[in-house]
Amino acid sequence: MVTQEQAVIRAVTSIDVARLAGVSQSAVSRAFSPGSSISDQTKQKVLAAAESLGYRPNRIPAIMLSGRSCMVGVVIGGLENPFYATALERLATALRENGLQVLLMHVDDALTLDNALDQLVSYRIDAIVTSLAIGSKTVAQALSRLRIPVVCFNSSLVGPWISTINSDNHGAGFAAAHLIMEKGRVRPVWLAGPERNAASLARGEGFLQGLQQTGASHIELTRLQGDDTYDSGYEAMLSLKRQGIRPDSLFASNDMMACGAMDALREEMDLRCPDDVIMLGYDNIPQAAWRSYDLTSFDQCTGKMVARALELLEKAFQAKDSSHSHTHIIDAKLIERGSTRLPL
Amino acid sequence: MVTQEQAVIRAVTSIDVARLAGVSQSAVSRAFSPGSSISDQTKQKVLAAAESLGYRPNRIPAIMLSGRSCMVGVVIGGLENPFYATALERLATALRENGLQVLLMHVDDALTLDNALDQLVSYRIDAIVTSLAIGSKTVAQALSRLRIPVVCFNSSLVGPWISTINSDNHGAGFAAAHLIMEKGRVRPVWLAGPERNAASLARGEGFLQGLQQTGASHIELTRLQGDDTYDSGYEAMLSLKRQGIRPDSLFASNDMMACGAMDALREEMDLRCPDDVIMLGYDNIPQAAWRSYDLTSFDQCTGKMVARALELLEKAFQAKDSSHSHTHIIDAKLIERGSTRLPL
DNA sequence: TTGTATGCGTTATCAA
DNA sequence: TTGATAACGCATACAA
Repeated sequence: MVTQEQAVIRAVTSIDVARLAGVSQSAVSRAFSPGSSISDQTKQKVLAAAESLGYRPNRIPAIMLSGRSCMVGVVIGGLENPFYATALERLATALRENGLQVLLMHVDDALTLDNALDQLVSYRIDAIVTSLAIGSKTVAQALSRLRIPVVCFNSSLVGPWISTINSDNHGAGFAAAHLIMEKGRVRPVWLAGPERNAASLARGEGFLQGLQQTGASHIELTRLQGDDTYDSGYEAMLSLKRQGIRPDSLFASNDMMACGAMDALREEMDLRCPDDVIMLGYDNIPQAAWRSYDLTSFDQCTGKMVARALELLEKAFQAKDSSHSHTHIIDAKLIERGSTRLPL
Repeated sequence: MVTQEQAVIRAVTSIDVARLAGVSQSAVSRAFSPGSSISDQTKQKVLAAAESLGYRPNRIPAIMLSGRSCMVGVVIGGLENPFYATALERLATALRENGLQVLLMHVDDALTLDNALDQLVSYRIDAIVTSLAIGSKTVAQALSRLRIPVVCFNSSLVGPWISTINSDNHGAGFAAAHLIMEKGRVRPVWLAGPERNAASLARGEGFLQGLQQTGASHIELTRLQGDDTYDSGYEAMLSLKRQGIRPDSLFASNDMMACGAMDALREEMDLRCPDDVIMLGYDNIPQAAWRSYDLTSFDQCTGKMVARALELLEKAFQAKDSSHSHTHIIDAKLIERGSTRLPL
């Protein structure tokens, strides 16, 4: 039988280390604070004692003293969308590189948001970063009330303390329309995301304006409503089939819906991409590059967006009053793949 | 111009609320602690004062007093794999339902792990949950040293304080072999994940044993090495092609590789699934259900795994000494789809 | 460079 | 039910 070590009653504190090392408690603190004035000899004594006791500095008291937790609340929904998952990965990495921890809050719907925010705030997070695309005034007010910096991605939220970093949704929609017109297509479909999603709205408006600007009068735009899921993209094409509409081009508000739509066109309507229908999506998720889809898509350049978010955070942390609001637009990059490449 | 409110110098504390409400600071604490003895009248006074000042309780001091932060460190890698993304979503939801916060730590490789762990521990997290599949002794020792409960998914880590919850990788591999044999296939391929991935190893062993037990002597097993990515699955099939091998069945250690392999078979080798090659994957990621793949897969039942993890955590929190180690196996559920459905 | 003393914002204990 | 007080573990100002 393995001898079980003594159960830990109390965590090892700096006082324990100080006692063992024969120094004061402040010396221990100094030994673990880079740049503080301490002799090498004392430092080594302390570190040795700490090592032997298994001491690990406790950041909690420092939070009380400094008023800064170095934790950022990340509020996210829809991790089943690979776009959000990879964006979270980038964000988490960037935050950590800047010495910030991620207190993650996954919310299914906006209803639970208030409660979630209260929980986050009780941990004295320094800021909130969120990708929730809910464009409601209630949410904006709830966020503003917290009086901590908030950085939103692809939202239309406005208010004190709230900054926004958006992909150039409108411009990308416009570009999609131009690309479709260039290829001579005349029966385009716009497959929208959730109704209250600000990004989807902007993409749709840009697309419409692009068609109007370029298109002759013979353009027949069909608008369909999805909810950003694969299934909704598939279902949208089925509704086209029922209506007897045969599209020749499609722009979807995100890649998941585009993949669903492409599969439905193949399986249910015997239409091929790009021969019969050219297609564009948004987000450039990994699956867009998979050979079965080979989908042209707009890349949001999450790397840039995340970098910008960190600049905003740093600025907010330095300012006394960071209630000032900013909005930034990041260009989306068109990634052309086979779904818009016409055969010679 | 909008009048800017006064910059917040100091957060509102319970003392501020107490002063405004004309009560003691303990009364404020009690007003926000459900179940404590306080008159309705006092409580209302306090809540009103708190509301008007925008006071929000601060959990940080409570962490110092109780020694429990109610934060769980979640260490994860590979969010670009939809399986991990959706698993994280489930885990985060379950933790929150149990009053636990998620302190997220994304690690790219095991090298940065030590550093990452130190950071987590300095926030006095109550436990660690990780899906890292690195089976190294060094990692296990680093985790054990922390002296806090650790719950691993699909790992082979052992040691004090470490509990493990594994999918029945071996059993599933065995079942995959039986399914392939039943369909009369004789040239199976095993497409492994990263070499040091414990789950992949177990799946491969189970598969091999299944083949040996069932198969006649005419079975020719081909083993290929991947790294759990789509591209590695694609590349693996190209290597088969170069060797002039035409498989009739394939079991991949995860769905991403299976998707890559299926695309390569179609695009590069003119082999169709399931007609020429029947295929099975693992994880049952959403994409496995997409029509282009329609991939038979083993579902890890992450819901059950997460529920089990929370049981372990609760148990650990109640026990004085939770250094005892457990291992749990959760059955994987075979989800049969078109990739193993032979035409009549 | 080192040690002493104070304070951070709560909760728990105790007395009233 | 209420209020005063101690305690949590560390960082910092100050004194030595």
